[in-house]
Amino acid sequence: MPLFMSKYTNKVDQKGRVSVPAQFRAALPSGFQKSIVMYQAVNHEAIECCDLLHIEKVNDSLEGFAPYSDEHDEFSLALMSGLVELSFDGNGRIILPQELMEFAGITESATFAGKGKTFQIWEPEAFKRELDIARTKVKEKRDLLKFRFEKAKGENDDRS
Amino acid sequence: MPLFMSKYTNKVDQKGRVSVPAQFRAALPSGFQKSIVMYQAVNHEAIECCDLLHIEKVNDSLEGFAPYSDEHDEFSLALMSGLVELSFDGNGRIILPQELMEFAGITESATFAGKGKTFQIWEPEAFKRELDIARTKVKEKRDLLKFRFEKAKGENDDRS
DNA sequence: TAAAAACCCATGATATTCCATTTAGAGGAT
DNA sequence: ATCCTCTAAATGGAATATCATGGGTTTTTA
Repeated sequence: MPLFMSKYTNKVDQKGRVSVPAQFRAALPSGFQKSIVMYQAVNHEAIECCDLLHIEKVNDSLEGFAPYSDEHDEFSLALMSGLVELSFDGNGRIILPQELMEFAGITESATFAGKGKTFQIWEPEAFKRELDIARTKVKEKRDLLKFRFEKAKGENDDRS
Repeated sequence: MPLFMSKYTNKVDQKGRVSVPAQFRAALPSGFQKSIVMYQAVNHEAIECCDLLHIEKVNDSLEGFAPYSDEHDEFSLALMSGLVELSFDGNGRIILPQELMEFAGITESATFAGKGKTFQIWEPEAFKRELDIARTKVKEKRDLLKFRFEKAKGENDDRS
């Protein structure tokens, strides 16, 4: 299972083009390497990105609601209508939509930050600030992760 | 399960290349011997290293949080964006990222120190100092260690 | 028919690969 | 034990490939 990790800061040119880090493109599932999907992050002023396969899985999970229920309606509309699919040019670049650039405050450069199954695009200075905050919170809540990690380890024992 | 143990000091050349000790490469889990993952150690000015399988387990444990929760957001960003995956060249070397070299104060040589399931990379002199401190602390706390060891033995005996 | 998007190629910087040499360690023979 | 040999590991440098970036040209489409 390939994961998005590390962070990279690339330039945004006058046409709004940015290179998506080659490592991130390589981490896209096979058959889904032509494009990525992005939307406004829920908790921050950043762009959240993932692959199309991931979106299909999210959509599948909506099937848990009854087809014409209010929940199905609300979730599917809220989640799916905000998505933008962007395909790469021959050099692995995308053109950031104006609306999302403004939402994230991105102007001439952008930081790509790996989050595992997804990644985010940030205005570089805003990302530094957020990373500090996130690290502090993680130190405070470290025990919470330890518990989950031990649990996950047990569940995965049959893998090796 | 193979463990990382012992310590080795290797040279860092002008390109930032270092040989990862052959014993450490051999200790990587099968199917995960192409690369290692590293990040800033939490408690010291050193580089912490592990294999990709270990990271996948950590990421799996993050999936236990609700996808759009604050916890999932903070943990995945703080943990995953700080990782760097480095693959070996044909001779078992990696290129240390500038940022991590500076963080650990590494210039022309690096000490690889086994820690069991992970290992660390240190500036050699800094490692000697830390090792002295760690040994002193172990002397002070050796009763504690013995207690835990006896306890662990007892628990294992019950199972088998 | 402009503006935007897709496509194409050039370039410098960086990373990867390859090959040659040196060093170190294990084992064997004297 | 001392020396020798063989093999594997570590090191150094150069050739090669990849990536990010900039610019231009063609094709959509509104």
